[in-house]
Amino acid sequence: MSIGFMSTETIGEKLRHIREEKELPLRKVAALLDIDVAILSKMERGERRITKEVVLKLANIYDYNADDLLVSFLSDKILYEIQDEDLGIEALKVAEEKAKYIKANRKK
Amino acid sequence: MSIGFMSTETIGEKLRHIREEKELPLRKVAALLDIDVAILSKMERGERRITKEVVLKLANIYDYNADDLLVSFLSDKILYEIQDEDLGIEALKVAEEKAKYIKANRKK
DNA sequence: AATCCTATTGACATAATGTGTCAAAATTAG
DNA sequence: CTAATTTTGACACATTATGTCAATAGGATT
Repeated sequence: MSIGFMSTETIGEKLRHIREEKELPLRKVAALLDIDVAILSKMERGERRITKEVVLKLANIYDYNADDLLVSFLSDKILYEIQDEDLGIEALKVAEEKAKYIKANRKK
Repeated sequence: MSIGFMSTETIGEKLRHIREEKELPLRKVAALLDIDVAILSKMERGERRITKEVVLKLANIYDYNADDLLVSFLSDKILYEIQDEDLGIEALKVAEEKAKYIKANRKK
């Protein structure tokens, strides 16, 4: 078992926490990303979609594990698709089986 | 283990197979759904998005297990989000953990 | 081939959604 | 209070989704 808590925070919340940890203002990070401060603010609060590119750039800016952020980013997108669905967990299991099957047979 | 094959068919392919099994023409099913034949054709071939509502209506029309179709529908949407992603399966596992956590704590 | 039924394709207009930009308002820090 | 930071909302624009329709293609039958 991991020593950390189960993370239920969204990718946006996670990015905000990391940024606050580094004590970087939105203003500076937005400038580094070359996007408007308003957009970054909304991304952190889940009001605007975050792109994979932004996630990777932020991993660099924050010197944070990119894979960790990407998994958080992707799982967010996945959860969005099954929100409020009773069959969500069942669908996730099926999706995982399919994904494994596809991965195993993708190699030529 | 199940006696069936691992199903890698999409919800569209599945719906088409069911329809062919019932020997119903697109024309008739589209009429029952009150949508254009062209759209249903495209839905079965993955060229147009299928909605949850259509899936449920088709479960009725075909007298087919609705949950089974819904799981297929949802897992398709999930897989679409992680297509080509190396971290896809990892993200699915994290999403499942989160979904379970949310479900367990959702009850008031 | 000609006819009929079915299915596919593409073009089009329109609707819905996403995106960047900006400025004003609100919040927080010094 | 003042200044910096963040949030909010409005707007124009781009991108994407959707429904409608007609032309095309495919298959079977005669």
